[in-house]
Parts: sequence; structure tokens; C-alpha cells
Amino acid sequence: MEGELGSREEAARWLDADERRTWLALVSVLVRLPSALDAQLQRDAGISNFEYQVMAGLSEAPDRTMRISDLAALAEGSLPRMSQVIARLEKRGWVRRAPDPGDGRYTLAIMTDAGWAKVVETAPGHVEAVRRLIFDPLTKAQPRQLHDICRRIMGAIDPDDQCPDRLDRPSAKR
Amino acid sequence: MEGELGSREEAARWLDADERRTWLALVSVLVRLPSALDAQLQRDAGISNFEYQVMAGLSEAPDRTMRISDLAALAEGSLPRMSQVIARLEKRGWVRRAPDPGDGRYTLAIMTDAGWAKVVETAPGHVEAVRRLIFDPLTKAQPRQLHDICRRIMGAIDPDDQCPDRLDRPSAKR
DNA sequence: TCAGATGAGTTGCACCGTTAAATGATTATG
DNA sequence: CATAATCATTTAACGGTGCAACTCATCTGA
Repeated sequence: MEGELGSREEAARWLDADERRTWLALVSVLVRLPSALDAQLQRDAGISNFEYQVMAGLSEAPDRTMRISDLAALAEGSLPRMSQVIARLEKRGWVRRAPDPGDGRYTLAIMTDAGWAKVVETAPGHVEAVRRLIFDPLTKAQPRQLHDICRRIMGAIDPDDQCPDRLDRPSAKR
Repeated sequence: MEGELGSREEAARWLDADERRTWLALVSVLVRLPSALDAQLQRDAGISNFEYQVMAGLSEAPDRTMRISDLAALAEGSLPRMSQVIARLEKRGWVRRAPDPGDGRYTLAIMTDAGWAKVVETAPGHVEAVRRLIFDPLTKAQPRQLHDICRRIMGAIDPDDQCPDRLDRPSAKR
């Protein structure tokens, strides 16, 4: 059991040299980009990237209010995780909970004024980081290429869920 | 403190609509692709993606032996993390430890025959997943575009570390 | 040779995420 | 209308990761 790898699994199609280079480069980005973004937010705002995404999503919702389950879907996280995140944000005074008046099974997460202020304060630095790490180093044509590539990969991962359409800034109020 | 966002931080440059779409698509990939790859490995082989990267890296080293610190650098993980991963792999009989004869400060991680067998057995399914999720949905031109984009982003994150040059299969022995 | 400095690795602790079971509310069914 | 089934959320137990403190080996400079 050592030579000729692929004796079963119908002789897997290995990656060629170019594909391997591409794959390794992608893996690096997959590992380092999230941690770089997390580092910026943690350092400058004391929150995680995930927490920021939740805050940003909530800040753009009507009345800055959303059901926890919708928020979980939006931020692509599990329900228990979202429950804990909301608990943390609530403890910091940025969000409060209320049962959904229409259906008591749902819990609404409501962003407080302090939460809104936090997003407004945090967003510019975060967007700046996104721009610096992603858009600045790319040529004019590459963002479009990247977009197409990401859509195709997402299509392969999950034919449904074509990435939620959400803004990434505190919705310019009014 | 609520309107006109960006009163400080010298009026941040917001993302325009195209950039935002690209950014959201990339975020989805950043979240879902690693978890999809993890799911495949967990389901078919009972190991995490990170553990597999470590095993794969070790399987290609001379004598299937590497210093733990080099392995940590290769897999882009911290030293404590690598120490624990090696401990897990050792417990499963796939790796053993030995002090470096040349310099007792280093510890060598040595892949056992069982570990080699595990990699040989696991690799095809993993490569298949990589191919299915990434290369199959892309056009002929896109892998090269993706490679260039990733290199540029990595350059912005960390001008050094131009992603380790490592293979991604059990090096065909001999 | 010996005390201190450096460096690899490990360990303890806190935090975060996942999974599975528990809770509370609502709807379906008899 | 009572009971069961379903759904959103929470809670509990467990595993993995980062950080800081600790151990041990080696090197440095008298």
C-alpha cells in the first residue's frame, strides 16, 4: 500500500502544476485574509469580524431590528452561535432583545443608539482595511473577475444561497 | 453622532455597488469554502482540513520527517496549535515524535507507515473535492486570474511570506 | 565553567464554535 | 379544547485555538 496512489477511487485526477499553485495561493488567502480583517477590527474596535457583520447587517434593517434566525442566515452562522453573539452584544449595550409581537417564538434583536454609534465609528476603518487588502492591490479588471469566480465557486458549494444581498456600511440613514 | 457618517477618519472611501457585490461574494467564499472542505474531510476521513494539510506536508518531506516549527510555518499555524495537532495525530498512531539528534531544542515529527497510508487513502477524495468546488466551475482562463488575484492580496496582507511552495498529494514516492 | 540570554516546545486558561438536549411558543389534529 | 407535533431559541457539554507563562536545551560572554 504505498506506490501508484489511487488504486481505488477510480484513479483521482490530480492537480497539475498550475492548478496546484493556484490552489496553494487560494489556501493562503483563505487562512490569512479573515485573520487579517479580524485583527484590524479587534485592534481598532475590540470586536470580531463576525460580530461586526452582525452589527452591520442589523444597522441596515428596517428599525434596525431583525429576527435572530434571519440574522443568523444573513451572517451565515448557526443559530446557537448567533444566540451567543447577540448575548455578548447585549451585554455591551449595543443590542437588546424583545419577543416578536406577531409570533412569540421569534426573538427580535434591536440595535440600540449606542450600537448604531459603534457601527458608525467602526465602519470607516473596516472599509479602509477591505480596500487596502483587497481592492487596492488589484487591477481595474480584477474585481469583476474575482466576483465571477466567487459566484461560480459558491454555485458549486451550494446551488441555492446565492449570497445575501446586503450593504456593508451604516446605510447612510434617510 | 448619527448622520453624515465619516465625520472623522478623513471621509472614508466607501465601496461602490460593484465593489460591494464583489466583497460580499468573496466573504461568502471565505466562510463557506473552508467549511465545505472541512466537511468533506471530516465525513470521509475523520480529520480536519488543518490536520490534513499537516499530514500532507509531512508526507512530502524527506524521510517524512519535519521539525514541528517548520511544520507550523508550512501550515500557517501557531506553534502551540501545531504542538496540539501533533499530539492528536500521535495519539492516532499517524505520527511519532523524536528529539532532533542535531539540536535537542527541536522536536521532529515523523510520519508512521499508518500515517502515510492514511494520507494515500484520504488524498483522492480531498483532491476531488477541491476540483469539484473550485476548478470544475471555473472557465479555462479563471484559474490563472484567481492565482494572480490571490498573490496580489497576499502581497497586501504580508509582503514577505509569498505562500510556501508545497505539493498537495503524497509525492508519488520514489 | 558558569550565569544569563535566546529559542523550541509544552501547558494552563479563557474564549469561541459546534452538536445535542431542553425550554417555550404556536400550530395541527383528534 | 386537549394533546401532539413543530419551530425558534436557549442551554450544556465538548473540542479546538490563541495567548501567556513555564520548561528544557543551546549558545554567549566573562
